[in-house]
Amino acid sequence: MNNVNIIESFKRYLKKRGLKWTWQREAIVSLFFAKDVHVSTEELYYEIRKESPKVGYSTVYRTLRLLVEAGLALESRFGDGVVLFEQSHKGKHHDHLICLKCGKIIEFENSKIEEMQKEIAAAKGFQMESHKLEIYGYCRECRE
Amino acid sequence: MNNVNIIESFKRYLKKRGLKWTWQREAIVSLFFAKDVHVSTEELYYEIRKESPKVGYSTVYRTLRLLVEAGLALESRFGDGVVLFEQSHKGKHHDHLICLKCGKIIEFENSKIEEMQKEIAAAKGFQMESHKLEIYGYCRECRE
DNA sequence: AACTTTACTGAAAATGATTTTCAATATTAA
DNA sequence: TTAATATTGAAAATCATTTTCAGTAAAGTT
Repeated sequence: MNNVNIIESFKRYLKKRGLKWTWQREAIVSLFFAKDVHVSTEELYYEIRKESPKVGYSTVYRTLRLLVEAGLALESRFGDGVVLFEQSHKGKHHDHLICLKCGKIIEFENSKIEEMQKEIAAAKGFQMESHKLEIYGYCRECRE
Repeated sequence: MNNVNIIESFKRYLKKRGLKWTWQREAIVSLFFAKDVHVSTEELYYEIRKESPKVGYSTVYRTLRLLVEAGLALESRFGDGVVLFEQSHKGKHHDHLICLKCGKIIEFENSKIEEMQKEIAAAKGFQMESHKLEIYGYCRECRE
């Protein structure tokens, strides 16, 4: 799904809920999907202000919330409490590898680990619904 | 390590750093180690006030922070941003199974998963230092 | 195109969790 | 007992996020 389609999909979501399409939402959503990294609300806000200085902080918060509700973005809370948003690549769950020095975040998916988690849950009488795995370490560049 | 020893160990830590032992710290630390569950600062504060109504909120925060610095407590941030403290059982890392309905938290450890995490990290050029795994689901009681 | 309804916006205020400040007090070592 | 200094509680400050509100803008309807 390319960015244009994602934006169309968001427009459809808004219409379905009786919500409106505004230039502020357009600016925020376009920028969010143009960047393919994890961003904080603050970062996104400052970047948008460079092009559109009249967009308010609350509008950025509100729009990111809408994107999450629409299923187009994911909100991740990292170990130290930092909240970052990322594009949701439909369906595929993934986990994160995080560099303790440079902060780089790499995504990965591993079905074997997921299987094992299900087993662990079952062994404790749990029915697993979801999970969250973060691996912290040092990336190649930062180790050298 | 029983509670008395943990408290002695905390006293030694304070002395080493030139810090002081007060009845407030005694009350907070004793209660914290008497309970063998994950607690929030707020919960601990209200429980302490039952016995010692003069202890302030900031003192509870400060003391929990000291316990973490001393390596006697762990601060865990759960998916929804809730921060809970737990006793650190020296050395053994463990992960959490969390019930989405009743909030029950069960600890587990699994060395095979840890191994796989190391492999995943290595495959991406990372040297793993630590990790955090949370499995969300429904416990036996809540499923019935 | 004008009208109507209702959602949206930004700024400021409010919130909730946590931290800091500060003057008074308590602990510790000498 | 004294002197030095860490600790305390209450209130204020901070930080991220949410809500309020009055004015504005979007979208459907005439």
